[in-house]
Amino acid sequence: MVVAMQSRTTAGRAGRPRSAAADAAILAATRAALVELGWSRLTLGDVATRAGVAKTTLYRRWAGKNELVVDAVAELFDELRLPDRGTLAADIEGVVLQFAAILARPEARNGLMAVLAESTRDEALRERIRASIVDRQKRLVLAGRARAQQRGELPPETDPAEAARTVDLIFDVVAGAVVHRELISAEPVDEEWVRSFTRLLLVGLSG
Amino acid sequence: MVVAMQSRTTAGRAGRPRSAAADAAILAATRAALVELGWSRLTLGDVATRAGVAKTTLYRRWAGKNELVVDAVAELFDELRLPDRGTLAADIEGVVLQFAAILARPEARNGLMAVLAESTRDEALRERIRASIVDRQKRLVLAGRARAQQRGELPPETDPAEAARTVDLIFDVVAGAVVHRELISAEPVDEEWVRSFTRLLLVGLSG
Amino acid sequence: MVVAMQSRTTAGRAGRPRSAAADAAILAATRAALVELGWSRLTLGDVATRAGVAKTTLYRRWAGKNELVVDAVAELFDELRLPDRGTLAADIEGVVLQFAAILARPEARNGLMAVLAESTRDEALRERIRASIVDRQKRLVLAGRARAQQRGELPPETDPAEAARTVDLIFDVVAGAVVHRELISAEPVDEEWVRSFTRLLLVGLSG
Amino acid sequence: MVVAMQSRTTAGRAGRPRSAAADAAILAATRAALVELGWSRLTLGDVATRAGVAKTTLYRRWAGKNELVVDAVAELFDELRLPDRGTLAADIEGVVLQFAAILARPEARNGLMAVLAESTRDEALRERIRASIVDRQKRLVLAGRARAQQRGELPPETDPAEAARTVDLIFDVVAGAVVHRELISAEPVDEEWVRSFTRLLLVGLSG
DNA sequence: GTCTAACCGAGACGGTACGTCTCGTCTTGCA
DNA sequence: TGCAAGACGAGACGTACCGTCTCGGTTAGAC
Repeated sequence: MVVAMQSRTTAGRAGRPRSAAADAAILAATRAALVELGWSRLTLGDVATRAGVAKTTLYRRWAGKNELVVDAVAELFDELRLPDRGTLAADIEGVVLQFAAILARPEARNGLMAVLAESTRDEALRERIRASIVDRQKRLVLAGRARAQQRGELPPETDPAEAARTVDLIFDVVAGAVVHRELISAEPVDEEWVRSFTRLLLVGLSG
Repeated sequence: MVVAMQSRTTAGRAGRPRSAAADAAILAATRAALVELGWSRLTLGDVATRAGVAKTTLYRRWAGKNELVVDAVAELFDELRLPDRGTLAADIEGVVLQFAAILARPEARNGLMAVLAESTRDEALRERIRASIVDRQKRLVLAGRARAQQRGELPPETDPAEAARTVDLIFDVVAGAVVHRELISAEPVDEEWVRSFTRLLLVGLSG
Repeated sequence: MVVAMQSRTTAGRAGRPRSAAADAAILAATRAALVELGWSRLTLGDVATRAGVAKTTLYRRWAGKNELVVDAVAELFDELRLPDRGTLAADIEGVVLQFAAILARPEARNGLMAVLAESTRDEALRERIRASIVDRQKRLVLAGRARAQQRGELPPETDPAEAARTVDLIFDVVAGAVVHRELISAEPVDEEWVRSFTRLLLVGLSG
Repeated sequence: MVVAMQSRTTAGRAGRPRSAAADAAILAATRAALVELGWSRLTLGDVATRAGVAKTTLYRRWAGKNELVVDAVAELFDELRLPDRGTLAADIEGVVLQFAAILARPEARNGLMAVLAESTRDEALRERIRASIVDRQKRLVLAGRARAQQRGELPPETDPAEAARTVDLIFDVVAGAVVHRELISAEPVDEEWVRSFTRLLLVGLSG
């Protein structure tokens, strides 16, 4: 994703013909640096160089390393889709496998875990992460439940507050278990494990 | 505690022996610095100063910041005990609440998350974390199951391989969910949540 | 003065130019530190602090302590002037006394002797010293001879190679004797000694 | 050789006596390290290792690097002998060439220049150098004059004070010129140069 | 033939300075 | 006027030696 030096020809004037391209180049360079170096070795000067951009330009747009990495990682998780595989269990298995696949990419695991770690001391950063990454994916839980209700696999909810609590619980259990399995236990999130986990989850929820 | 760099057991004869007090002072200083500064602002020079120790002494015993923080944090999790509250559900609730209480301490959350983030690029570090922190706590799952079997709440396992897989699954689900709830969702792990979660887990396992 | 690391003449276009004031401040701070601390206790960090400059700025311009001290000391010897006292003997006495006066300054003696000592193992450093300090002062011998020839005190040279060898011999004898007297024997280079030495030199050369 | 720290005469009664072999090994190791590393890179720990001795042993006998190097170098100059070549001029040429030969050895030039440089800030060190190295060689000037007087080349001195001043002057001129030629100008002290220099000296002294 | 004091090696200790690296800011000159 | 280039003050990095201080283990002379 090399950008740098061509937009000059088309744009006649001074101003900011590069500005739009620079954003994409910087985020791509950030992900590339995460892959090669990890978070702690990643430097903003290096990202600027990779992006063909001056450090000044980078600091004009992001307050620091954390904010930059959050934006660079957030784009990755928007790829998640809820497949229609016919049953709730199959839908869950599909989305869990997708999630695991993204977490298997070094730019995702390095970047995500690092900013989560930083966020334990930085409330604003935690909010940014929740807004940009975490809460945005609760759409998948909601969509899955709606589809299961249409299929008649789940009854319509009666108590909205209880339903919201259940969404949160599911989200913590699913995301937490996959992250723990993959990043901490460092065991594969393969089809067998996903089947066991999904059975536990669905049986547990039916109780 | 996990021994710092190499054992040098009692056999290391010649020369002045390493100060045992220094180890404890350094680990305590590390935890204090984690509370005040977090992981990324923590510097080894500062830790050494707090511990009343020379920087060289610190580097003689730990290879770097990550290894030091792992040892400093590992001690915290050894406080976990499996209470005997009469039923399996109550036992689980008790240990989950203890786990959440440790994770609520800044030195634990900052330190643990940071080294987990670093470990995504450092296989040796991940092994160190597993050996010092994670796997060491599987003892709680094993003890809980044994006690429940004594009480007759759970049947004795028949297939050992299947039993081991179940232990791992439980561990990923429990630790993952609590960590996600507390550190990522930033919602309280209170008695109500713990009750909901424990019900989900036990019902799920009974399926 | 000798340019620090590389010319970077005016052609070095892009980027913020190096501060000219910093160079002067650093060299002055170096001399001050030589006076207070001597060469072996002088640290580049301390020089940077005295100069109100970051250590990096200093390392950007000089490769190390030796090169810095050479430049700092070289400026001192450019103060030497050949006075016109009417006779060759008086001219020599005048310039020897000036030379001795400079060597009496701690920043000159400390700095000069130390870099000379270092230069015994570092050919590049020796060349730098010769170019910056030693050979540059041979101008005094040449000027003195020319003036004496104008006055008729010395005949015009006939063999240029022989004349060059004589310049070198004079230079080694004068500079060597003064340095040895002042820095090694630690005896004063006063008017009486200078008169004795000049007589020896001039009589010796007439032979 | 000069005794290391203080005499500890023979009166030091009880306890194990110091190893005499260690002294010799340390001084030899010091010279070897001077050859390989020069003064500034020479470390006492390395000298101790080379000598097969503990650092403690070394510090028990010398106060520091400077004192150690002075002793190590002093031994080298005691090799100087005044040859009897028949005439004063030939005697001087012989001893100057010997002196130049010693100064050509790296351990001598490195060590000597470095401690001289250090001595510009350390009066005690300068005295130690004068006592151990410099003044000890004035014996050569005295012996040369005595022999020349015996031969009738020089008249017996009449004024003892004047004679002493002349010895000092000669010593400064000879040692200074040779050191400057060899170590600063970095030109060879060969027979031709020595002849020119000796003529200058003897003619100058006859005036 | 023990004592016993001073020696010895090894190596850890609290320090200091090293030279490098990255930070985030601040000039410059070019277009 | 916006941007690349890059110098700037600041400060942590991990390493190398410093000179001191335990350690356990030899010596050799005095008793």
